[in-house]
Amino acid sequence: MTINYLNSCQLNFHDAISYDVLTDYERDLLEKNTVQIEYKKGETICKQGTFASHVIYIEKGLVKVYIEGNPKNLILTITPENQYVGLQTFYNGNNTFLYTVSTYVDTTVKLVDIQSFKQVLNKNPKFSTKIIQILNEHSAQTYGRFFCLTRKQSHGRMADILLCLSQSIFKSNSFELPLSRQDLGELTGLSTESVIRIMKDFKDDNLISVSCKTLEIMNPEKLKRISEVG
Amino acid sequence: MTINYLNSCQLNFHDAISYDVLTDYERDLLEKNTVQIEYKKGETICKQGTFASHVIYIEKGLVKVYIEGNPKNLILTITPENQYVGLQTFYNGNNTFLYTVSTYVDTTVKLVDIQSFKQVLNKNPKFSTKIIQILNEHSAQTYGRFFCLTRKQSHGRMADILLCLSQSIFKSNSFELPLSRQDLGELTGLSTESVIRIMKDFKDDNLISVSCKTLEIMNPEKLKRISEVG
DNA sequence: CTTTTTTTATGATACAGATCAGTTTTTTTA
DNA sequence: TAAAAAAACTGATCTGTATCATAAAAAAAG
Repeated sequence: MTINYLNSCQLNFHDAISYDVLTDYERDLLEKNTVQIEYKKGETICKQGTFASHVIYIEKGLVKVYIEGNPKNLILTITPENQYVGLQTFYNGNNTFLYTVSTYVDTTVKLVDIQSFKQVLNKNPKFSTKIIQILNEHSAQTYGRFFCLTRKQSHGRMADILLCLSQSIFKSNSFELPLSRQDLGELTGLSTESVIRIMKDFKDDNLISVSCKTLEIMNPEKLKRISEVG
Repeated sequence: MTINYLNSCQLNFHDAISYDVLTDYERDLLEKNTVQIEYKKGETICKQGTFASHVIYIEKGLVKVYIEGNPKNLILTITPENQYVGLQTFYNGNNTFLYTVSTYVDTTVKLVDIQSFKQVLNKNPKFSTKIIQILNEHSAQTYGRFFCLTRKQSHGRMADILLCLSQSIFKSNSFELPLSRQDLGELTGLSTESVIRIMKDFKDDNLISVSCKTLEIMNPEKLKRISEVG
């Protein structure tokens, strides 16, 4: 048996964590230690290297999670609403954020105090099991992206990312793309110019169509094949 | 503040999971549902895509954890003794192994039945918190490697991996290297020939010395600098 | 110990994708 | 609504690394 096809959106993430596994006391504790914050487009929610005092839950909006590098960043994930960010910071040795998170659009987040969160984790195995599940889904996705960026070449990577955005993030063949070409470059590990050229190739082949900020996937099957062969 | 230096061995992994957070009953349950198996050098412990019926604990030896690709694999981690492999397979949607694990040297592993493991996780929050910690350390390491392989060029990647092997795996500046040049290629995302050429460059600059299978890191500081500048 | 296979090594060549330089279009700001 | 700034685009050129071909050395098999 051979398993070759790996992409960046292996799994459908579970929406929202169910607070229903919590006791009334635990739910209360978390809610009391949660604040809701509004961020404008382009703002930074948390900065790589700073101490993590809270877990971030994206209530509404869209963010990118990325490692800052010189001269180029690496986007780890694009995270839409109803998902957690920052669960990897528990117990990572020094309790600092491993990445920076910033917004693509106006975004509402809930910041949950990390001590309270840990307290519940330490008491409620159903809750921690749920968290393990989420962490593992993230791992699976990271492995898929890892493979994509190190083993596929440019057209395969772009096809992979476009399909991932369409299927996992925007859940439609046609969507407004708030990411710049540079962002797509940081997602795919390509230069901005290469992203532009490949998008043009895809347009010329009628695989996608672009007008203003709207991107439409015209031929997902062919894109998938391109993603598969690399 | 800028944080630029990321490498593949960010953290010192906790050795062995402490069964001391378990009750007698739980410890018994796990031990009754554990088998110990010996593998010879080069054997496959688990195969990507197969159903995961157990968690793997490396009792003694050295293994590689890799994603199989056509034509090239991607080694996710090299795992030494006293560490778990396969914790990411819980609840990954279909309970299959995301990667293949095979041995570099004769290796003894303990296979823990996954149902029993889950049962304990679901009951004992101290245990599941510990597992979360391990998973997060793995995440941090994966992010470091991800960054290394997508943002550094060949000499930086090789320097990074050699330091990682020296510091995290063999814990010595001089060690027997059971990995072939091809393995180093799959770890760094380089061709075998490139690995050979870069090793030669490092030898010529007296950064390392190689005789038979013994590798010695002569100048870790300079290697670190090469790893940092990419 | 000899033969075969695998691994390591080296040089020549090719090419994918980066970089650079510049223009056009879009968005933001005043 | 005009000016400035940012983003998108295009072509020319460069370069890091893969690929190919082949040889030497080491390991495995007979």
